[in-house]
Amino acid sequence: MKKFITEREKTMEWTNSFIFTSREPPADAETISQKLMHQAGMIDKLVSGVYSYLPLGLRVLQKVSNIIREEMNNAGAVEILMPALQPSSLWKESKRFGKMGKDMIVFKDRHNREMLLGPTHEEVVSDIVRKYVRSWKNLPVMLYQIQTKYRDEIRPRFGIIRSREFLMKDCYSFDRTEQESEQSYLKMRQAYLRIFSRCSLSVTVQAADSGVIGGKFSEEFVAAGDCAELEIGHIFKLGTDYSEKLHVVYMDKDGIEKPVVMGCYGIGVSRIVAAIIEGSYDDRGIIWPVSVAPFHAIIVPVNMSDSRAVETADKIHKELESSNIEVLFDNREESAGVKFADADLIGIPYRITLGRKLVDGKIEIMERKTKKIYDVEVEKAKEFMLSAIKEST
RNA sequence: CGGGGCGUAGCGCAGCUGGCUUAGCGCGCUUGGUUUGGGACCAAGAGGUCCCCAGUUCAAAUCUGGGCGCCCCGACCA
Repeated sequence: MKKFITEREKTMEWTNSFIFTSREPPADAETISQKLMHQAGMIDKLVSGVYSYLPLGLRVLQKVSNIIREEMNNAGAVEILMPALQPSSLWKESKRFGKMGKDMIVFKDRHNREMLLGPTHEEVVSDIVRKYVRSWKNLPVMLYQIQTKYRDEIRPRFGIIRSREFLMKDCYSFDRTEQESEQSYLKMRQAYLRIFSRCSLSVTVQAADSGVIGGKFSEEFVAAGDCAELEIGHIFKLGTDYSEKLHVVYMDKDGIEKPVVMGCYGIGVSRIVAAIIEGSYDDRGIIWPVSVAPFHAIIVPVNMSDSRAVETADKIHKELESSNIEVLFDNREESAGVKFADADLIGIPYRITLGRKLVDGKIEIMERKTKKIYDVEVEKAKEFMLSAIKEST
């Protein structure tokens, strides 16, 4: 599997990567992230509030997911994957059925059993934990997943920012005492701040209304940016509300059965992607931070009929990839202007141009963010890129 | 759910004020040629149930009714 992926990386050429940019944004796009994601060929709208991720968009989504995964694992959480399909009976047990109103997609299966597409997973994760956790020795535990959620929003809007189907990381903590739960909460809070910082997002944390999720206390993480009210993360202290209703209990040292103290912690993964764009773009397009960019560098031979330039580009391409630098080779037979404009639009942090300076054995490396141009000797391309990437992460 | 707007080629749009019959424009796409450092040029081409259904009429993209879809504003929400 790994080998397969590696082989594919080595042939990352524009013409076989299913990348389609467009000159104009779709007429129905309003917010900047929505426009740019469409123009850059990252996403494709199927119906209102439902999107496909195309290769460029998926790569970013995976980068963000991996950052989240690393930080969750570091905080001691364990990854699982729960089903989107859930029986309504569980929600009746927790007394939440109906509370979400029409936001929840409910339907009958062929046996006339009432099912739903999960808007969140407190019920399911509680059901798992109550089946396996028996003793105080099994606690504390934190379980998380990165999974698709369904909420039939009254009005989906801002593209990926409020959609009806979206990718979310949800984590749930199970502790013996309030104090222990407080520790889990703070650990998650720290992990969240690290995640957003690694995504180059500046966020503010504010006390919030717990809404339908309930619980005693919650805070939300709001991204700074042009698009007002972006809530990209929300953490809750749930207390024993769910565990009492769903009978999630453990046998304590003193031989008394006690309800587990819960917490839940959500991040809108797809929403983070949009939030990053909202906070980082210019009139040419997206400006990805290196940590989540779909590629670190894009190689642009100005003239594809210049065989020497193409050969050199190919050489640099392979050399960089052998050092785990992710490179997209723009091998299209397009004019320089088109390639430059597209490179700027899709926001790759570094553009390596092979053109007129090649006669002096030099290539040009442009930093997307600052537009600074460096003339670099062909042999030093790898060295330059390695240090550039290191500096910016 | 209330208010507003929109639906014509892959994308962006014009045409709709009562009809002009071969439905256009820009971009993109195909082929050939000339170009090659910031969205190149010339030539030839392909591509359309004008959202759907019904009605009015000699005649409907255009008028009428109904439906579907999409976007924006508001209340609501991770």
